[in-house]
Amino acid sequence: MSDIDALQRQILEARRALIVDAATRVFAEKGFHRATIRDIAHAAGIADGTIYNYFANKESLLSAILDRLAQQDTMPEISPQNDLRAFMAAYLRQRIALLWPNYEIFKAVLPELLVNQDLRDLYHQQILLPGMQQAEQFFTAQIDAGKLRRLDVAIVARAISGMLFGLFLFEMLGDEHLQIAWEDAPEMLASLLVDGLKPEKKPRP
Amino acid sequence: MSDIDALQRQILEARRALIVDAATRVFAEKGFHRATIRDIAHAAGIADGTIYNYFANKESLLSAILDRLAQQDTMPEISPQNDLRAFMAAYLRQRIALLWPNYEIFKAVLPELLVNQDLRDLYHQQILLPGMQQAEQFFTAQIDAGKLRRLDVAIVARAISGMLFGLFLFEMLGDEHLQIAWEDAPEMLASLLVDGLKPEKKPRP
Amino acid sequence: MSDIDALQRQILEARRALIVDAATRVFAEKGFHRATIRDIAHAAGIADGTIYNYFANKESLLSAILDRLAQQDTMPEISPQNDLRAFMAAYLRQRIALLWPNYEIFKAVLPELLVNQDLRDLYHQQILLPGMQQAEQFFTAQIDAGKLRRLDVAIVARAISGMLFGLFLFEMLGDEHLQIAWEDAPEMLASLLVDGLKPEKKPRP
Amino acid sequence: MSDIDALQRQILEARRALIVDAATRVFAEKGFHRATIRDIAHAAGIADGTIYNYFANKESLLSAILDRLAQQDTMPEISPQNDLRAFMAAYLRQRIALLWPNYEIFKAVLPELLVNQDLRDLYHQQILLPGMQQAEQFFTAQIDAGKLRRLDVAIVARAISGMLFGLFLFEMLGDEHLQIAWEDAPEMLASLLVDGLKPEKKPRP
DNA sequence: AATGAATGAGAATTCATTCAT
DNA sequence: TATGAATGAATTCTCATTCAT
Repeated sequence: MSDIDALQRQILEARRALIVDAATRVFAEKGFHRATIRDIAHAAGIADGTIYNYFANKESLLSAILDRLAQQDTMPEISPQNDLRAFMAAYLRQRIALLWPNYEIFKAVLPELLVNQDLRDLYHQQILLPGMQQAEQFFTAQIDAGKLRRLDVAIVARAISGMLFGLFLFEMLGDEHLQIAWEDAPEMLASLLVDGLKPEKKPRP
Repeated sequence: MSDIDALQRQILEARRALIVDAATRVFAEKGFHRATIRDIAHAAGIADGTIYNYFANKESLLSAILDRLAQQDTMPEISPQNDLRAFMAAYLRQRIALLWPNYEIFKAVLPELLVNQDLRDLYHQQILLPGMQQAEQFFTAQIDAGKLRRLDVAIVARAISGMLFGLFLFEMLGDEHLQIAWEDAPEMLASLLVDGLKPEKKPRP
Repeated sequence: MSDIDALQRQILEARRALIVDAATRVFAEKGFHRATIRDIAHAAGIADGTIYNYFANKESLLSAILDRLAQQDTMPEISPQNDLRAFMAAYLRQRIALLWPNYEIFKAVLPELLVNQDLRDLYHQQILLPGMQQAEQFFTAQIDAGKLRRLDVAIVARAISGMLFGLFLFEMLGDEHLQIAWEDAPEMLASLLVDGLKPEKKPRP
Repeated sequence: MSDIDALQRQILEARRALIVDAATRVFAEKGFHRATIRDIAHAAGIADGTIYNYFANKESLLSAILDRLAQQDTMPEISPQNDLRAFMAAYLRQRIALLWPNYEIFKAVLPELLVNQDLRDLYHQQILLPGMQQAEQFFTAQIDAGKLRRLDVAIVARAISGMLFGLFLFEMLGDEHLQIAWEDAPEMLASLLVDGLKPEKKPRP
């Protein structure tokens, strides 16, 4: 009996995931408001009404998308390296690797986040804050290890994360320059972040 | 006669501006779709139908908001300074000064930008690209003057602009840390951008 | 003074006529409901509000058009002729000559006539009935003169008038056949009406 | 399974017909533009929105009404008769029998036909032209059989059809005379059409 | 649990009419 | 008297949600 229940539960879980997939795609394409329940049901290959067996309403589809994002967005381990620049590049590459596959999700969720307080709190508590705290701890450890300059880690964490997010936004908005250079971005940004903009000191003759 | 006409035109122009003001506020608060024409009319203190004497439809209200943004978003002159860090701080402070007062406008427009191709093209052509080109020229000049390291200016421009935009977005999303530290941000970010994250070399004894 | 008043009145009368002209054209083209007061004002080269100095509302524009029709639609004299067929052809030609120039007016007014009781009564009293009575008298006189067969004149009058009206309607509805043959129609119809459809008797050898 | 589907389809078909019925009635009474979707929904005993599950928009309700008309408007067979007058009376009676039950439909559709090009084309192609061609063939056959005088069948067909239509229109416009005599009309009109208006030759003594 | 037709509240938009200038 | 901007009632249509099957 419990086997059947478990199987049953898995099937339901799978269908739920199917709906969230479809919702993510449709929201990303049309935006939350222009996307209709019918659109999503079509995309999921089910009937309109079925969605309401899995979700209370249209809005809770967004929450489900956010939840899924929260599950994925955990800072990965980076093996410590001696070279700060290589290390930072690896860090950025991982952040990008995290952001990129969720491109659609962000596109789907961001607009509503700006407007919907409940959703915003959810995002803030479940994703933004944990991510930032992780990053802050990470940078603090680096500073303590003498590998980073002593700076306000809260701001630094947000500045770096924000830089990626901002670039990501330009991409979303259709800026062509980034579509090309994205692959090389981590190294360049690492170089920028580690060494700064100032010209290199020339060695004395 | 022409005096009266001119006066009349000014009155109409003022009312038009009034409507754009109201639309900006309401869009920022509720988002484009949740904001109704009635909301905007109420906020502007006029009748629903009056809006359609000034704008073809709800969407063209957004375009008008974007147009206004485009008029304001011109890079100001920065008096050249010897100290690179102070210079960059001034630069950032000006970018922020440009972004901040338009906080509501961005909040109103951004969500639709992500979803509406026409609007996105408009934004891209009228605001993003000009701004970036201005910044690129600026950085190129700095490099030529030997004040900046030789880096891909397109990426650098986008990275810095994106960093501000990303921080701005965190702010919008309700991150408390930034609400406090915003005033000191330019110096800190300038320091980060100019000197980089790497620890300062200790002078040899 | 009375000269000035008279002049003034003539100017007003002329402008009134101008508006009715415009309304006729616009109603004919777009139909009563799709035509807007603004359309008519544009067509008349005046401001929207001015129309209301001459007409109580949109509907009374239709009444004015009908009134004008009533003034024109009087049965002309037909010089009696010996040949019945030629006579009937002349009669039909005159009815057609009356209908054709008012093509636009009919097109403008007919749809509303079918739906608007007040307008229908107006039309019935001022145009249809007088015209029919005139025709009935006319046919009665012809019968008394032995020129027509003894038939129910009410029906005959309506049948003939209706035939023209029906052909006219086909024309309005875009039937191509009639657009060509209209010029020759009176003779043919006269022949049909006078001699009937039955084959001619062949004279005995 | 397919039984249930078929049943379901029949129910939907019936409801669709219900809506077309209601629309016909309401359009006939108020005219296309004054009739609101709400009116029609009320008349059909359903909710406003339900109409849009069956029809794309208000206009396509008209098309559906026209379609229905097109299905009904086929010329019936008339058993050949020796007496031309009786034959024509039978023909007219059948045309009338076709027109009368669709009185409401015509009243509903005619006004828009005059104004709406798309609808007019639809009517022209699906109803007017087929009907006329059928009539033309019919008359041509009669002529070939020596039963009719040699006349332009295109015009004759339109003249007779138009006569009925014109009389029909007078009826719609509220002419009382016809409301009474309609029953006897076929014989009288047949007599008029077959023998013409000219007085009968008196047999010589 | 799945379906999809029915529902009706709500939104954008139109436009006849009014009225201050 | 002419104007044309302002008005807001009315209309079409959409779509999230419900619920009988």
